[in-house]
Amino acid sequence: MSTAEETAGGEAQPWGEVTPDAARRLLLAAVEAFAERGYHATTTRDIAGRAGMSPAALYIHYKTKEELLHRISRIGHEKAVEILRTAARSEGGPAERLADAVSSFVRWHAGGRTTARVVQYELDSLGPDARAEILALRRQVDAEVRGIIEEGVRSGDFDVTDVQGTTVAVLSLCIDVARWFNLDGPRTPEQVGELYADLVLRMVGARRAGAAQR
Amino acid sequence: MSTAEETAGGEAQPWGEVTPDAARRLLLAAVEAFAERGYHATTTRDIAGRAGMSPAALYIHYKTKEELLHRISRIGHEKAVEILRTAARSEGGPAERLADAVSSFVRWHAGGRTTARVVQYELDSLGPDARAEILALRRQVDAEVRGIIEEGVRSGDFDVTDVQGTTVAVLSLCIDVARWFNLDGPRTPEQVGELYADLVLRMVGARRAGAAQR
DNA sequence: ACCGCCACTAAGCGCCCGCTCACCCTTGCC
DNA sequence: GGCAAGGGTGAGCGGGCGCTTAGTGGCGGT
Repeated sequence: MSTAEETAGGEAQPWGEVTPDAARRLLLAAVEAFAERGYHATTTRDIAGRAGMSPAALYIHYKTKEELLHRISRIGHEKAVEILRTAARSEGGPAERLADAVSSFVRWHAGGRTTARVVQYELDSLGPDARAEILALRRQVDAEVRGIIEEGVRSGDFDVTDVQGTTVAVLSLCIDVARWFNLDGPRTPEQVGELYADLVLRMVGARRAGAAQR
Repeated sequence: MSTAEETAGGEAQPWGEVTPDAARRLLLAAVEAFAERGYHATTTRDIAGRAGMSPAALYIHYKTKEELLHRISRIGHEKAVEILRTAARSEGGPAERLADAVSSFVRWHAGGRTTARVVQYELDSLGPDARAEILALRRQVDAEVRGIIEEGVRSGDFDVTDVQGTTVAVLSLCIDVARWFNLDGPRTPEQVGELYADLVLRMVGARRAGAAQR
């Protein structure tokens, strides 16, 4: 009876907050269509059709096609910030928290690949104002990961010379999962999350905790 | 007088092989436009305009807009395979060759970001036949990197449990450079190449050569 | 001088896009 | 039952899209 959290496909559903039911169905249809064909190649008729409505129905709930992308992008980025913030603020040393951040962030990109693709790769399709808003959220994402790495360096747990460069690389690695991951492939999102957490700990030269090398 | 190799911007120009001069100018204009706005958001009028021609001129040299993307994608992927093959077949141990492969691959993605963006991110805009052809080239790219890592594991230079997973991660890291790298940013392509080579050597647990960990 | 050749253009065809508008059902309140 | 509200539809608008076609201008060969 409470808000559903998962579909059978394993895709997370943070769309409970989208309030009129028809608006949510349209948004979900837009996510699917944008992920499959890209924003510019998707027609409003396609979105409405997937939601089982006429083309005009879209404009009752959204002013333009771009507003759909904007809403999707903002909700997705807020979720991303939340995931990383939770990991960053959890208990344990820098290594545990970095591993936690990477594995949960990767699980989100792999399991919710449809959503993550739109969120991470359609940013340039937004207008200047909307893009500026989203970029502010991205800076928060960067800051969370950089914070963990900085702390690990200070405490001596990590051995990193270029903190900002390593932060970019870690985030890049996680984000790009949305591009190549395939739900029908040989790995589960959990497995990729574990593998990537291990790889990232190696990248920062973590001295203990979960490194499990050799 | 010989074929130019670089522009002022530092963008490599492997387009010397595109033979009629007008066809090359159109292809270059298409690369720019596709990279800036994406394939579907780019109009044939825009491409022709950038090349200083009328919209119809495009169809003298290319059958369709998609043929432009196909040609760009194939030439770019062939260049990518060549870069990795050269590094993989060079002298030195697995660590040197892997570092060489990563740094040159990253340099290509960063310096030729315009081209690399189109090559790496517009694959889905191709039709089934063209996409299949490009995917074959991608498998060669994967095989080159996997080969180096396998050899390093066999020789004991690397400590990697999941060779295929690590290969995917290494390539993913390099490819995603084309998404975030900015020529006006604080790093040169060479610096990113060096940083990434170091990070990748850490990922594979390289025991010597270039690791330079404190 | 003449012509054939062909890269290139001006104009435009047919199509489908994002989006709008006039209208139609239900639903809930009195 | 009357009626306002609002989610939904069918038809269609203006426009820009990919691409075509008839014609043009300049150049090389004889």
